[in-house]
Amino acid sequence: MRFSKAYIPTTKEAPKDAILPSHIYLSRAGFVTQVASGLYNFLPLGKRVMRKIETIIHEEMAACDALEVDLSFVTPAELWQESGRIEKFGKELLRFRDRKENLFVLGPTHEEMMVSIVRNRVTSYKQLPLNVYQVKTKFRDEARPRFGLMRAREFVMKDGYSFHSSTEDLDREFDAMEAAYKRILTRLGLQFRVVEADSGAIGGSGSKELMVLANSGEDTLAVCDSCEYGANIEAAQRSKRITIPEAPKAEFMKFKTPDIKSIEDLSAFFHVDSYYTLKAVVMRAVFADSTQPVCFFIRGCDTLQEVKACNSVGAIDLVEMSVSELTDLGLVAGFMGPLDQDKIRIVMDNDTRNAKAMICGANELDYHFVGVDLSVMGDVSYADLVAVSEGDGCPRCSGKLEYTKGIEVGHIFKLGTTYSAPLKAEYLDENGRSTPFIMGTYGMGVSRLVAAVIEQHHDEKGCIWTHATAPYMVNVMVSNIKEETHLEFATTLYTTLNENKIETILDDRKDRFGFKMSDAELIGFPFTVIVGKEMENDQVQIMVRKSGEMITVATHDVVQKLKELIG
RNA sequence: CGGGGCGUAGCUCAGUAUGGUUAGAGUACUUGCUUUGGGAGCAAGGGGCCGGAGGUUCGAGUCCUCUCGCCCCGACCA
Repeated sequence: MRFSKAYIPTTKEAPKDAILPSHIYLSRAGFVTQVASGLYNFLPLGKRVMRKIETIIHEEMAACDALEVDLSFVTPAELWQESGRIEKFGKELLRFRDRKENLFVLGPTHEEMMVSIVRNRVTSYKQLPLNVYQVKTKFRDEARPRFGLMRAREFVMKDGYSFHSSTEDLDREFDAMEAAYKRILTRLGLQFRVVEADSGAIGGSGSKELMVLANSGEDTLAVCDSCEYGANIEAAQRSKRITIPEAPKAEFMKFKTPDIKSIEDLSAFFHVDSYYTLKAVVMRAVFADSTQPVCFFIRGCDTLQEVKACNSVGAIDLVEMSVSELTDLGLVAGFMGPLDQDKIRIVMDNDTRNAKAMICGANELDYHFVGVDLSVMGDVSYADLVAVSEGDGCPRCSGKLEYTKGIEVGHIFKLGTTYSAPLKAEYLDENGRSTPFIMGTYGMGVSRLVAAVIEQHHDEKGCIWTHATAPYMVNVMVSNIKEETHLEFATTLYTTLNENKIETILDDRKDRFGFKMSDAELIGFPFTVIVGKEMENDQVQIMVRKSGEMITVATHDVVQKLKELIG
């Protein structure tokens, strides 16, 4: 491609609402344009990058014998009613009626459709396993689209679904998909981490997220500094504490603690480490058709992890409650404790089980209990409720956990029979029994990956594409096209490189050197060959985008040198 | 869905408190000349329903009401 014939509208200024590097540079360099909130057009360069990512995905899926399909984007709402997800998805699901007044939805993910295409067609265990996938536009009417391609409403996702006759076979496929996803991200040139994730409302026995590491990531990850362990903060575990502060000595008694409501005040008042205090967090748990206030108790030094708390009571959601609501329930904010407590459902953190020498609220204004032995708690429910902190011990080794930010680009799930059972997608097993498929699902955000590459690979001048994602590997730039010998050499070089299967673009625009250099840097081609002044010495320069290095090379060596650099 | 902000040239934004020539700048675009290794210079041009509708007024980009859109914080997010 020649620049003079291409459509690459670069700009000096970013759209006013672009915050993230990927949004700024993908817009400025002419890869995408915004159409409306959360909707983007892919221009020629953006489309090329996306196709490269898709191609790698297809290759790796083929290596796993996964089968590509293409399901209709508009899907009948009945399937969603059958699975019960039409309510669960809520307003994110864009729905509309056709001319005959039939209800349809735009697919936000395709479990239902995919189940429906194998249902009643795959009828025997002999036809299993099966792994089918597609790369497809999805639509989710996000409450708040943001960050450019990172959280768009319309986006491209690879979604795959596998069907098995045993959990062992699902486990095998799950591991194979994890390995394939790792290969894809490695080939794309991304630094990433596979982390344990919250299985949440969807259930199943396991779920892992593939996270591209970048400061702008929306997810907080806890990763071990010495082993492979990593987990989303929503699911992260920690080892038992090794160093435990010295326990205060006190007999059990009620103590007057005037206006001491916070953990900090309480800890200071008694000169006791907050480890020995009990923090109460009251939230209203929201269920499908009811709500219930719940009090979560954790150690004062810990922080409640809301997703874990939500899962512990099987709720859809937790919402905060006001002090007046607590008062109406007969609770004393600031002085709540688990002892003699029958006004509210309680859940206690695992780490408080049988805890001794604790200080907790006495459920009476201005009074706390000290010297509490929590082993007196009867059949109260315990769960992991706590967010791991930086410095906590790794649950797998002796290392320490630290926080990092990640962009979720893949999520793989062991679904089991979550969809096949309600949708009655069944096969006959060896004993002739009708059994629902055991399923896995494997998603990867393709358009989000375009942004993720830039989040991880950019500088103040613009994009720095990795070799696998670059729209063109080499940019041959003629610094002054009026120099006929320069233009002639550059054109020949451009042709030769393309003949050598090196994707090359020729910058033959009638613009000045500085302008074209800035464009090359903004767009982020891995290599730019500058055909200009050095031609006097039969030389050209190769600018390496990533390092900024300028390599001077003889004109007859340039093809060979580029091949070496590309590797 | 709660709270806040913004809609004026392709893009980034002045102008709106206090209504009053023909609505501006930078950038981008067109033409010509010069320039040609870091987003060039000079000259001449084209480009606007001031988001939309209604109202107040002799007169509205500016004031009032209603709408639509976009963004930010939060809630939400396979």
